[in-house]
Amino acid sequence: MAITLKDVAKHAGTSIAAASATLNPGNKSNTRVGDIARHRILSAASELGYAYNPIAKSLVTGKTGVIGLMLPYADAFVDQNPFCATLLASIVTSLMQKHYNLMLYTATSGSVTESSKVAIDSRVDGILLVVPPVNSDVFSHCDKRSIPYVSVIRDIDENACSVNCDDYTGGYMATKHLIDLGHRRIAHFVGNPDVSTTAARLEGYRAAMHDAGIPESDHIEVPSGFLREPGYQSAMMTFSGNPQSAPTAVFACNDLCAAGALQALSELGISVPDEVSIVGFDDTPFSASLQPPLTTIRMPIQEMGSLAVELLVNIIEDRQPTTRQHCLPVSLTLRSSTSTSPKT
Amino acid sequence: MAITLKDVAKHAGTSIAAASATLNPGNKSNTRVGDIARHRILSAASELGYAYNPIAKSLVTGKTGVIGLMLPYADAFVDQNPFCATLLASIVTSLMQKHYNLMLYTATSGSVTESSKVAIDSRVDGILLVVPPVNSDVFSHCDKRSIPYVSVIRDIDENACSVNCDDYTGGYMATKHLIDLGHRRIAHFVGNPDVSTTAARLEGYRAAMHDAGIPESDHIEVPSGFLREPGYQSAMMTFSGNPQSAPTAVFACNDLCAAGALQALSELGISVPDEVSIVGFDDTPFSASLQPPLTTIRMPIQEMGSLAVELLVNIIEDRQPTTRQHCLPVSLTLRSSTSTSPKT
DNA sequence: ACATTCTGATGAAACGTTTCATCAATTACG
DNA sequence: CGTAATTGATGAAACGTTTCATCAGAATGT
Repeated sequence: MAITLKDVAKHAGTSIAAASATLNPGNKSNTRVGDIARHRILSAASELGYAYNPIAKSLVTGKTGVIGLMLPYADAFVDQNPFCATLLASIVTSLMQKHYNLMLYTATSGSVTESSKVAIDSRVDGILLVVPPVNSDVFSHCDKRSIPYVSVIRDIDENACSVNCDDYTGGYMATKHLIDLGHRRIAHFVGNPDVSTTAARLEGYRAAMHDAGIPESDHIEVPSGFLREPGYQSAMMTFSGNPQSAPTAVFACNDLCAAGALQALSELGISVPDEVSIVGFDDTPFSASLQPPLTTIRMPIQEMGSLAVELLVNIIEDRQPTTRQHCLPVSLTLRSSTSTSPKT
Repeated sequence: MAITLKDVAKHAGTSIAAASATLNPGNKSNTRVGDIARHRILSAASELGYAYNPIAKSLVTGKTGVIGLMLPYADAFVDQNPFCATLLASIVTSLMQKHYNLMLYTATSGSVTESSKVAIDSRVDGILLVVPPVNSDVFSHCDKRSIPYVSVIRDIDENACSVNCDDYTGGYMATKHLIDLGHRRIAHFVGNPDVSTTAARLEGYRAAMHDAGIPESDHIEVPSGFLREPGYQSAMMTFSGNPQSAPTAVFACNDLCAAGALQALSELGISVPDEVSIVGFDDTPFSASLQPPLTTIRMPIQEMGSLAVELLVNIIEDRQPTTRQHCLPVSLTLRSSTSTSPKT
């Protein structure tokens, strides 16, 4: 049915090897082909409508030109967290520039490890693991198959490559910003406990509070989560009580959580930023659409995506990166959800 | 290096064919293998750490178990439009249930056709085209390679499979809703002209206006777009003039556009919904986070994704679908961005 | 003029599966 | 009991590339 190299070679009156060397990208063979032959092959190919078969190539070279991207939780993470879309866009764009294709894997809650193995077994050249709540099983599986991986937003062991942002400093900056505005009763809506990010941002919060001389007893750490709903719930819990003792500011674990909080406050008739200031974390495109536009810590999502791709491709192509653990800087994006404390 | 079927067979003292039939999923051969042999093969495989090679299988079967998803515009569409994330999540989830993998392709503006060909040439079993501003070139390319495709949110010709939602009725419902609230001066922020969706929603708007007896001269059609920025611009243009003649309601081409409009109105000090009502279109998770939460037309994005997958997989597996053109119903989601016209 | 290198070219062996055709031995059937 | 069907099993031919080893002849160097 399909036209193969053999057909082209026969039609051009040359050998298959010559046709292969002429038509196919990146041939490493020592096969040389002269001008006359080249032209005959080229025209034979276009005449017959030759379609190159990457599968066959992969079989012999052992490379697929595909990298796998493991995103957890299609339901919640991909669907609802704009951070994910931004990262994905950055990754797919970077990959295409480097002429790699992207295979996307997701797991619905629970089966992350299982799904990862599916990904690994489908013969990708490398794997990008994003915020993976995977156990070390997955990594040893990768190692066994000798598939290189880079993890994004998660520390693995010393040997693994990873790309993170400076969550600790981000948490510190967010909290410090609120302190500088005169706030003292500052709540932190803490993210999901299974992600390393959560601990780092929390540590930043604690350090900033500590450095400002606010005693630990006045820290307000509210268990929350990275989605809108937990942010809403936490805000409802925190602000529906006595307004005298309620915090005057919130550092939410991310923008989505902040969005939920924003809505809760609006429903409670509490004005942001006049009565309560809010800082988020992520700075995805939608954060500017919130009312009021959200002051937040900007994660360099684009850069993280392209750096992760860069690292992974380097490893795949046997250029070992000099730095294996990367931590990109964050910055404060000032918008309208924070202002000076009403008590000062 | 890697352990192959041959190794396993030798170690188990059986034939390769037996090992293949035992270890590999969906074998269609008539090769039978008895219990004793099966056990020996199984234990040999786990002992040696056999890793199945899908590439080799693909080469002989001609199937890859991969479908390609073509999303235009990684920069704007994927990054910023939550609709895209929701659809993607739905598609990837549905595909995994059907044991297909997802290869993701995007094009940065302009090279959509080129990127599509890359997708087609990488031997996927089928292609999902989402909102593709592609020319018919792409489809004939698919046909030439006899790769089935389903297009989402775009009408192709009669023969092609497509999944759309009822944009016309959505546009009608949105406008009718505003009319029912007593509005007469209703603007429509029109989407990008290159998408068929745009025309359908616009027609719905016109029909509803017409049915309400509002003369064409009073229609207010503002060229806008599907992103936040054009929504913002259009609102600024529309509402910065004389408030007497300004519309009292807006039907935005989608939620992102509505979000931009919302922000513009907030900056202009115009209250929503007290002074101006706004209806969006899409109803992605983030639409409820807006202030005020957005009244919008709900697209059944999840269902569209899973239906598209269902159709494509059916075609791939030679079960021709009975209905080829699908148009899913939309509905009105009432939130807080609309209220009765201030003039009534 | 002879040895060496270079150029153009080719055949064939991989790559790791699936699956067809074949076969012996066993079981079922009338 | 003879024939037919079933079971368990195997060897080998694909699938469409890449690439190694080889070779003839031309160009180059001494």
